[in-house]
Amino acid sequence: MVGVPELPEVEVVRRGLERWVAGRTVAKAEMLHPRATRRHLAGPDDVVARLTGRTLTGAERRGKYLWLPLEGTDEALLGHLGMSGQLLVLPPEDPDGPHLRARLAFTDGGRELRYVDQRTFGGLSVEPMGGPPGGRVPAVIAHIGRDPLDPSFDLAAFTAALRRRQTGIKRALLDQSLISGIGNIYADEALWRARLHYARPTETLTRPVVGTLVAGVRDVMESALAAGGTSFDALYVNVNGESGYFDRSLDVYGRRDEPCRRCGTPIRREPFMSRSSYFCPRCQLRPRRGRW
DNA sequence: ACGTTTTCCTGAGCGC
DNA sequence: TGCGCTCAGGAAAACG
Repeated sequence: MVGVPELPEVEVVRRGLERWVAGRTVAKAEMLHPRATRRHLAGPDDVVARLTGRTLTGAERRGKYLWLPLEGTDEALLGHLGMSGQLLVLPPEDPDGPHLRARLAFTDGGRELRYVDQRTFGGLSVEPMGGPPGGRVPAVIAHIGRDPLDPSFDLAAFTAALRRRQTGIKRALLDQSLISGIGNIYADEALWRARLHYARPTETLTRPVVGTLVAGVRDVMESALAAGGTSFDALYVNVNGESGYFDRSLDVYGRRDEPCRRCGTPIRREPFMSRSSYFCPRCQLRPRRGRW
């Protein structure tokens, strides 16, 4: 299975971009696949025009979105890795691999930034900045909620919004406007930790339970970051979303029929939202009408 | 208006 | 060997 870039991997990519790309000036930009710039409505040529000659001032992230502000403008190069995207920092003489979707060369003649994406669910665009002071993000992602690693994540506000929803907890965890950066894997892991069934109605969740749930997400993400992030150094020049350094130690995801690490009951897999949900049928009791 | 379903994409794995 | 089918899922458009 291809390693889907999860939030910890995206954070490592952000750090790599900050280290290897920030402060450099674009000499030449190439957008090589129309799907990779489909979110930029003015088209790939406009992306090239807005990038050429611009200096990238930093690397920021919200959830799984990354952006590089463009000096002297109120715009940023926005990227999302989707399912299979990679940002690679490579010497110009390195051969183009398959699935190369975009390339930025810099005026210093050093390593290029390449966007590689087999399935092209991800992509790049140049976007105007927006949002409130202290929460400036590209305007098109203003609806994306803070992620669990964001110091400004507001647990009380998240809890209130969650309890107003009329849906199941896993749907809510995957809704990027409520809380961002949680994909199918970490949703299942966090629910297992909190002993919650994926279909548990959000309105039945108490504040302490939501607190435990969010703490669980944060723990899983931080331990992944601690394991993968430490391997990132000067030798690890590939700013790479599918990093093999992330040996995620998963408790439920992908463990169908294997024993629950708490109670030994075989883990169950069920279809959910055209995906899979993995859970322990004993630790994570299915909600019932009238009394969950 | 809001919750749910569909859609985009390609390679791996599998049965025949 | 090779064909056709299923599966993997982030996020938003489309739908009801």
